[in-house]
Amino acid sequence: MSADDLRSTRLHKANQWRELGFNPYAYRWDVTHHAAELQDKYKYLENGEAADVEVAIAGRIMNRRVFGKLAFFTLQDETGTIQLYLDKAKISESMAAIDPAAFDHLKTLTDAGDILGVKGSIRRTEKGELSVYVSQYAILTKSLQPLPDKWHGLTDVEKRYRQRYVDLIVNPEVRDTFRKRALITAAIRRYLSDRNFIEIETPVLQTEAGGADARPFVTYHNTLEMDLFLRIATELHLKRLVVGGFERVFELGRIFRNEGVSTRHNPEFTSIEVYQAYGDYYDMMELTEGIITYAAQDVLQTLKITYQGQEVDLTPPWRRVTMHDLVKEHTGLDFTQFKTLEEAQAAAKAIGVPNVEECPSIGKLLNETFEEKVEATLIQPTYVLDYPIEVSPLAKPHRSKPGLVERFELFIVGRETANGFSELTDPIDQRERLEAQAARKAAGDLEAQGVDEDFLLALEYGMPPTVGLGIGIDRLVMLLCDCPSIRDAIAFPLLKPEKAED
RNA sequence: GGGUGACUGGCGCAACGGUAGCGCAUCGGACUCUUAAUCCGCUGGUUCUGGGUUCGAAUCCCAGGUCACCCA
Repeated sequence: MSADDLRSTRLHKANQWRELGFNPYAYRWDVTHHAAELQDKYKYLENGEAADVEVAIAGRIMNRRVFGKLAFFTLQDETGTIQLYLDKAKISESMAAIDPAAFDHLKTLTDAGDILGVKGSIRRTEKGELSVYVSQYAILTKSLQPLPDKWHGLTDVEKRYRQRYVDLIVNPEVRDTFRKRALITAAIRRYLSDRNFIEIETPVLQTEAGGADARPFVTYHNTLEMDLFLRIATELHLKRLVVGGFERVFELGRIFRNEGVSTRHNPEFTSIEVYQAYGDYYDMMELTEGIITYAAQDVLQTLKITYQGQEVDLTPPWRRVTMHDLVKEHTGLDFTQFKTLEEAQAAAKAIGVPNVEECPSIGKLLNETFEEKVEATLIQPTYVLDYPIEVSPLAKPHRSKPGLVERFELFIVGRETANGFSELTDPIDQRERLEAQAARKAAGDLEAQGVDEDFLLALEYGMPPTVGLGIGIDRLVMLLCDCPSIRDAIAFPLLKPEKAED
């Protein structure tokens, strides 16, 4: 049967329900229990034993095993599955006044995929399957589309992303990932809230995208007749709030960056940025460990996790090591010893660092060498400290190491998972750094941003010593849920339309 | 942006230049303890799109599309 035939067959069944006086798109059903709850509550029942209770559940028919006067359906709700024991004699008796042919209609007018409400008692079958012994049922929603193969399911990756709802119906582990994702963000908010941080929402639509090196999306406001940019970070507005007197603020929300798509990048993603006045980056490393271990413990009940076959132990304290020391450890090069850029370039080139000529400073080159030679080796949680000032335009100069800033990045399974620094509070220094960025933008760097004058004005009013943190929520979810691709951690990842528009 | 690979009934897969098949689902029939129920029978295809080579193309060639993986 073709797809159209399958659909029209089901549509015809929906109309037959109507003719019988039952709305195949019902309004409500009183649900007293869920599948997992029943499975747990009645696990003591022996084979063939019954519990004289009345339960009402609802869910999607996943599988039908129909005999002449007996049928077994597998019903799935949000929590799991439970079998329905459908006995013609019992249903006919209980539903005589509603529909004398109720059992036959169940056999002929329902399909896998339909949503059913049932009432009945509980019994474990002779063969050991806990079941709802159904006395009454109602069709709640007639499905017009066939479910994928009950055994092989839906495996086509493209179809799984394009039709996530089908993926969710037939692949329970996908539901589990998004449930965990929700628990992770809830745990993070709870942890911060318990420490007197408040969440304040800042604008997505901005006249000047700032706070990161990234190409923004451009959109247009009709009545204001102006271009607007989708935010590439929440940083500059959250700092304005700190200037305004909020000492502990954060925002967990969507960020948009107009860049490529990969297993680790989606053009829209979720970040959390946290700002704490009167603290420095040491305080924030403590908080970061707290946030992540709290979320992991809360959601997974353990700090020892496995990511794509690699054992990772999140038990604090996490290793803290400077970028200089790590590069020295992995390459033998001590970047503090280089007197000139040329000397450093030659050394880096000798160990195979690419694009050495394009690095305009020793700091950039150090960062490049780190990314090339060290990053991927940092499997266990590691704080990398003290970044070159050239790659950190919003961070405070290091209190004792010239040319560096007080910044940390957290690496787990070789990936940047968090980024924090003592915030630059000197408005004059900040202006110089932003103007350097603006010069890069003027020179054609699409990822560089202009000067946000209002932000600088805010800094001139005075921002207390502050430390900030950013965590990529999608990547954290990937780590904790063992997702190989960021698309597995995002319910609806960006995909091009299947057919080109023209 | 570059490379590699995939794309065939609703779903999962075969056919490797010679009549497009199989399993599940669907549809018809039998069946009161099934667990991918079983048994019997029947449907269902513009092989991603467009060109080309050939007597003949799902298969070979070219261009395009989408997706995946790797690299930048």
